[in-house]
Amino acid sequence: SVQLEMKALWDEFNQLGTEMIVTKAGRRMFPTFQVKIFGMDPMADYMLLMDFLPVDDKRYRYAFHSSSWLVAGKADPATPGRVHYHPDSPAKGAQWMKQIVSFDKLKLTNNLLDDNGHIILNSMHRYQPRFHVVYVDPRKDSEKYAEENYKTFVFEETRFTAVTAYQNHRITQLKIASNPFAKGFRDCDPEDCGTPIHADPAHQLMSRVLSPALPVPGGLHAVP
Amino acid sequence: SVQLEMKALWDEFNQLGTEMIVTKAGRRMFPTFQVKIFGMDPMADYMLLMDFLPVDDKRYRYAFHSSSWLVAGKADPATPGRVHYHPDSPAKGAQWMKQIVSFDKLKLTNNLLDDNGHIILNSMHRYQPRFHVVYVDPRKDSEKYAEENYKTFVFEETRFTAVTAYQNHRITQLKIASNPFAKGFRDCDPEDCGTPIHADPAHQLMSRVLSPALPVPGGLHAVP
DNA sequence: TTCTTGTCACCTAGGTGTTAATAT
DNA sequence: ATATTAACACCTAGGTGACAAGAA
Repeated sequence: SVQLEMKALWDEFNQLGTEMIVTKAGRRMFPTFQVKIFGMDPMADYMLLMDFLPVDDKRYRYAFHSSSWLVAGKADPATPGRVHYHPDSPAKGAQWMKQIVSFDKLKLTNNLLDDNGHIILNSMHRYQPRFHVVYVDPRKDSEKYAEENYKTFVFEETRFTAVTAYQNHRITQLKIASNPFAKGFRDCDPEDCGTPIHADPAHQLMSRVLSPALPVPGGLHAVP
Repeated sequence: SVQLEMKALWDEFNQLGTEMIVTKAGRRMFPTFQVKIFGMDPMADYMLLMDFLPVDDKRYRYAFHSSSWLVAGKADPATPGRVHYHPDSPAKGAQWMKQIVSFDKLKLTNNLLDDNGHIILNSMHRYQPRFHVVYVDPRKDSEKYAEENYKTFVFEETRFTAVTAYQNHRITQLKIASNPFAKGFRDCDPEDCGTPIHADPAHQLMSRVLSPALPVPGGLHAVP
C-alpha cells in the first residue's frame, strides 16, 4: 500500500483547482509527488515510476471575471506518452520503504520535441498523475508475468491543469505561501515569515493509505 | 579495470603533498575521487565503496620554515575503521559503467563520535584511499565466495595528509585555483578567472588504467 | 607553540513567480 | 484577446578558505 505525503497541502490546492507550470526547459511540480510505501518484499527489486493521464478530452480556458475554468473545446492532439522512472530504480524493497520516496527530479514540459526525458503535457489540459510499482521478476520468462507484476496507485487530489502561467490568483498565492523557493515573493514581516503549518511536513495530518485493490482505468500497458 | 578521473590534477596536488581538511561536521575531499569503470557484467549487481588506510604508523607536523613535513612521533590510536558505500549501491554493472562514478557525498571528519556515517581520520596523519568493487553473488552460500567476489584498486597519487587547517600554502593556492567553490578567494580579473585547464575535465589527459592483478597490502577483510 | 573550532563572506547550483515582449 | 517565452531578482541549499578565538 502507498501513502501520499503532504496530503493536507494537496487537498488545499485541489480545492482551488491545482495548476502546474510547464516550460520549455521543464518545471518541477509543486507540491512534489511524494509517497511512503508499505508491504514490499524487502529483498526484491522494484522499479518505481510515474505517468500522467489526460483527465478528459477537453481543452480549457480560465474566465478571469468569474474566476472559473471553462471548457474551450476538444483536446489538442495527445502529447508523446512518456514515463518518469524514479532515478533510484531499480532498488530493493527495503531501500524504498525506509524513507519517503520523492519524485523531485520529475519535470513537466510543453516542448513536444523535448529530449531531456521530461514529461510532455499540453497546456490548458487537465491531467491525473499515476504512480506505478513494478516488481522486477527474476524468472527468465518474466515478460509473461508483466501483467501481474505491477500495481498502480492513483490519488485524485493530485489532479491539475497544466499552464504556462498561473491563471487563478489564489493558486499563485498558495504556491508563494507554501513553496520555500518562492519565499522572495511573500509579503510579510521578514520575521515570522516561515513555512505555514499546512505545508510543514512536521505538522501534516495522517495521509490516506491507498490499496491497489480496485482496477484502475487505463492500465500501465495502455501507455505508449 | 578502473580509470582515475582528473589524474592530472591529482598528480599536481600529490607533487606538493596533498592535504585534506577534516572537520567535526565532515568535509568533502577535493579533488573528488572519481573513476570510470570497465569490464563489469552489465546485468550483475555490484556494491562500490571506499575506505582509507593509514600509510604508516606516524604522526606528522609541518615545518613552516623549511616548507616540509616532519615525523612528529608515533601515530595516535587508530580511528574507527569505516567504509563509505557509494549511495547508488547496489546497482547493475551497466549503470556503473555508463558514466563517471563520483564519490562526492563522501565526507571526512576528525570526530571520533561521529554518527553521520562519515569517514573518521586522525589529523596530521597520512592516508591512502582505496576503492573496492564488490560483486553481489546471487548464490545462497555467497559468503563462502566473499574472497573472490571483490576487487580493490589503489591509486597512490590520491594519498594525502589529513589536516584541520592547511599547512602548505601552495596547497591552499592550488585548492583555490582549482575548486569552483573557492572562486571567491581567487585574486584575478573578474573576467578570465575561469577554471584552469589542469582542473577542467574537458582538457584532462588520458588517465592511467589500473588492473587489480597484483595483491594489495591489507585486504578488505582486514578493515574492521 | 601548535593545533582545533566556530563564524563568516563569498561562491556554485538551481528552483521561484514577475514582468515585458512576443506570438497566435 | 489569449497564450507563450525569455530575462531577471530573489530565494534555498550547501561547499570554500579566512580569520579570530579557544584548547592542549
